[in-house]
Parts: sequence; C-alpha cells; structure tokens
Amino acid sequence: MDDKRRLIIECSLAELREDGFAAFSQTKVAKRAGLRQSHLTYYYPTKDDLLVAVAEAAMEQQLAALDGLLAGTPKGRAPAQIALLLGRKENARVLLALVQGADQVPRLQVMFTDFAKQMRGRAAALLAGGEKRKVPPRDSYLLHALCVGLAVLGLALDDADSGDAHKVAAIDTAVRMLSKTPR
Amino acid sequence: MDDKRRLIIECSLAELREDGFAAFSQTKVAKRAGLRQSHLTYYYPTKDDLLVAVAEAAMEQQLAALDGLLAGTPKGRAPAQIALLLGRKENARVLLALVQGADQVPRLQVMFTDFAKQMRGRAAALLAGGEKRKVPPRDSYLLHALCVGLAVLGLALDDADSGDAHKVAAIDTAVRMLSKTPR
DNA sequence: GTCTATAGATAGATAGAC
DNA sequence: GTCTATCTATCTATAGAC
Repeated sequence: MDDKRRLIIECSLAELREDGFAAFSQTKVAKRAGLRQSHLTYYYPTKDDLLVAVAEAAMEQQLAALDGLLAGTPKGRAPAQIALLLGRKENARVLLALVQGADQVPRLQVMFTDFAKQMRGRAAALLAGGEKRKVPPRDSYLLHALCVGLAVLGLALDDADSGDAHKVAAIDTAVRMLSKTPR
Repeated sequence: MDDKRRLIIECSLAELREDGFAAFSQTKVAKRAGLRQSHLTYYYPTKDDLLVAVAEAAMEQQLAALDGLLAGTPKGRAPAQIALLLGRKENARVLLALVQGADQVPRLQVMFTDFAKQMRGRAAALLAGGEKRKVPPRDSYLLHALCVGLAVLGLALDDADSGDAHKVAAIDTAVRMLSKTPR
C-alpha cells in the first residue's frame, strides 16, 4: 500500500521537526509509525533512500508554504510573512538536517540544487514586485542566501537575539534596496 | 596533562571537518587520538561536554581566521576574501554541526549567541569602512546573516551552483549598498 | 509482495583497577 | 589523578518466514 509509504514519510518528517537530524533513525521512525524497524527497510532499503524520499516531501511542502504565503499577501507585507516562516524552528530544523545530508549524499545535493533554483525564482518574483522588470540573478541569489542565513541563525541563537523584528528588518531592507535602485 | 585535552579537541575538530556531525562520536575521536573511548569520558564526562569544548575552539579559530583576513586585506578586496573563507566546506561543516548542536544543547546556544555578536561586530566594522560612521545594527545583522546563508548554500549545493563568483557578488553588493547610501 | 527474527556494528556511560 | 574493562542501549542491514 502506498498509504504505508506516506505514513513512513510523515513520521520521518515529524521526527526531524521535533528533534532534528540526530533523531532521524529507522528505529525511531518505525516506533512512531507502529511498525518494526526491519519493516521500513522493505519500503526504503537503506537509510539514504528514506532520507531522499523525506527530502522530496519536505521541499515540496516548503515550496507550497511559501507559495501560499506569497499568493495571499500584499507586496509590502511579504517580508514580515517570510520572516515568520523563517522563524519556524521546525522548518529550519528539517531543512538543516537535509543540508547536512546533502553534504554527504550526492542524490540529495542534486535535489537541493534544484530546490535552491526554485527558491531563487520566488525571490526574483518578489523583487520584481509584479512589474515586468528583469531581476539580476545575483539579486535573487542574495535574497535567498539571506533568508537561509536568517533561518539558521534562528535555530542557533537564543530567541532574544534572533527575534522576528530583526528578521523582518533584514528582509525588508534587502528587498527595498534590491528592488528599487538601478545600480 | 592538558596536552591530552588539546589532542582530543584537535581530533574532534578533524572529525567534524572531514565528515560533519554524523561522524562526531566519542568512538571515532578516540580512535583518531589513539585513546580508548572510555578514556575520553575522563576528560569530558559526557558527549555534550566534549561538544562544548570543541565549539569553543572552533569559534575561536573562526574569529581568528576572519580577523587575520580583515587585517591583511585592503577594503575593496574584503568581499572576495570573505567569500573564499565562506567557501571552505570544512569550516561550514564544523559550524553547521555546532548549529545543530545548539538547537539541542542550551550551553551551546549561549555560546552561539555570543559568537554571532562578535561576528556582527566585524560586519559593522567592515560596513563602516574605516570611517567613524555609526552602522545601524540591522545592517550588520543583515550582512552576517547573508554570510551564514552563503556558507550553508555552499555546503548544500553542487559546486557549479554555489561557486565563488556568486558569493563574491552577493557580499559585494550587500556591502556596497549598506555602506554608502543613507536610507 | 509483505512482514519478522536476528545478526553484527557502534553508540555513550559507569564502575572500578592502577 | 589517570586510564581500562565492561555493560546496556541503539543503530542499520540481511536472510528468510508468511
């Protein structure tokens, strides 16, 4: 049944969200799913196979979340909404775990390369701001990297130092600077 | 002997540099150091204790590397040099592992909060560019976050997509935009 | 095709020998 | 104070039962 697979992926994501990469073991996922660990290896023969499948789901969800956000938000308030999304530690935890994986699993690195491309596309759209303006690749690259950095800092720093206000200000500054002036 | 401690920390860092967080186990560190795993626990009773000590060394080294770089580089070439530093995967790997740790070990989070503060100080100095200008905190926050993001992307993406040229361009753009115009 | 029992490796920590 | 032997838990993967 494909239901089993979906269950496994969901439980994997839940583990990653709650406890990060360290908690991502077949044993724990299986326990959460009410299966035997050795059963997981039927659906996903190796741990890497599972990780890749989980990554696919996670990236899909993150893109969908961002798209939903951008669709339902007036231009000016986008930075604040994005900051909020970046502040969700569960998201950052999952993606950081995947980055970690990508550093070691080539398949994941390929996926991440494409994921980043998608993200840069969204960044470019945001910077264009509805106009037909051509956004220089370096600008969307910058905005994307900034967002990644903010998410990582949100995980690493205590909350006082990584509050939403800082994030909003940073994104807002970047968007304003990059979208208006020709340089 | 304190030599033993230094040896242990050095070997821990080497493990992190080469294989990242997943490879950071007492067993592996001990093997590299030519000690028994159970001996490590004399110097560092728990794995977290070891991680904290390693973090201290890693952050110190990273700050020193940055300071050395900034001291020996003319203003205009700083972005290129920083991009080079950020491109070193070993560095990114170590710091990312620590971020991961910080998400779970409160002591590490405190250390990271201070580390980030130090880094923002360097960012502010760079943005001030030798002048006595007061740099808005949000600007140094932005530059720091951008650098973090670039380092993470460098780890996650394949090299073609995370080349130095992109990094240099992003940092350069940010520095120029943030340092000149009053807003 | 679906699931289980079990093997074999490695993890971290404690209690105790020198 | 320095180091070791050992214990228990947990991990992933294989071979084979239903």
